[in-house]
Amino acid sequence: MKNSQLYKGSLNTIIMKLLEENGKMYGYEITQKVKAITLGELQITEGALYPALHKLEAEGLLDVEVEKVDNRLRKYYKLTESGTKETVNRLAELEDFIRNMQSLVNPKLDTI
Amino acid sequence: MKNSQLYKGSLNTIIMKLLEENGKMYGYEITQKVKAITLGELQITEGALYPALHKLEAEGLLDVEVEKVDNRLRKYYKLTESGTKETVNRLAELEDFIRNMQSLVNPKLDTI
DNA sequence: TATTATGTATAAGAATCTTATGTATATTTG
DNA sequence: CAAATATACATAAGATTCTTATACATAATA
Repeated sequence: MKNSQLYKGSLNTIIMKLLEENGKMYGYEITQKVKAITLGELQITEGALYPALHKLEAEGLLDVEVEKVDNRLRKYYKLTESGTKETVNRLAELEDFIRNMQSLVNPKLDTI
Repeated sequence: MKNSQLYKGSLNTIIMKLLEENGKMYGYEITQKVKAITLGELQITEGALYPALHKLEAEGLLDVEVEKVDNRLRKYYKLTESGTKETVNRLAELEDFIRNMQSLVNPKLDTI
């Protein structure tokens, strides 16, 4: 599946939630985790992921820590204190978003 | 509330769903309907709405019909046959999207 | 009389993404 | 053993979608 336009804008929230849940992750690991959780439906491209990670780091929401594993580079990201706080807001925004979208496309759900 | 980035990419689906449900609507009416349904949380701006409507029309998904009411112009939009078919796909995509996002942010929901 | 509501429209710039490309090592497959 | 795939990072060009600002016009309200 080509990712639908709907996913646009959701990457930051996805990254932050996964980091909140898993403590620390590196880029490639995030792509694989998302792919697994969504049963292959959402595939995060490197062209979207790495700039997003760099921006979150620049905003002070993520810290990075480089490790070398099997002679290959890994950049582990984790939430900063500020990032952890912001994640709460982002997840609340996501819940509101989902609720609003469901109201829009399924207006009679509350009568069931 | 400023609309969060999460809504980016969802406007076309919202428009098509509302038209499917209401038969025909004009731009301003769409903004008010969305505002009402989401209790003021989602406010569609004209800068986003009108280009979106024009593009959907250009793609053959919407038809337009101009009316003059109270000496003011209204452009009523409705789904074409092609648009009606495409709406089914868009709504399915939205459902997949919401399901995937819920899997990502609430991975243990299925164990409750 | 001025503001708000109704109604449409576009242009400049921001944000987020896709697609393509680049570099490098490890592992698996033919 | 050679080629392909997997692992791991990165950036640049261009597409898409949006925000913000501006523009025009009529009707209703303060």
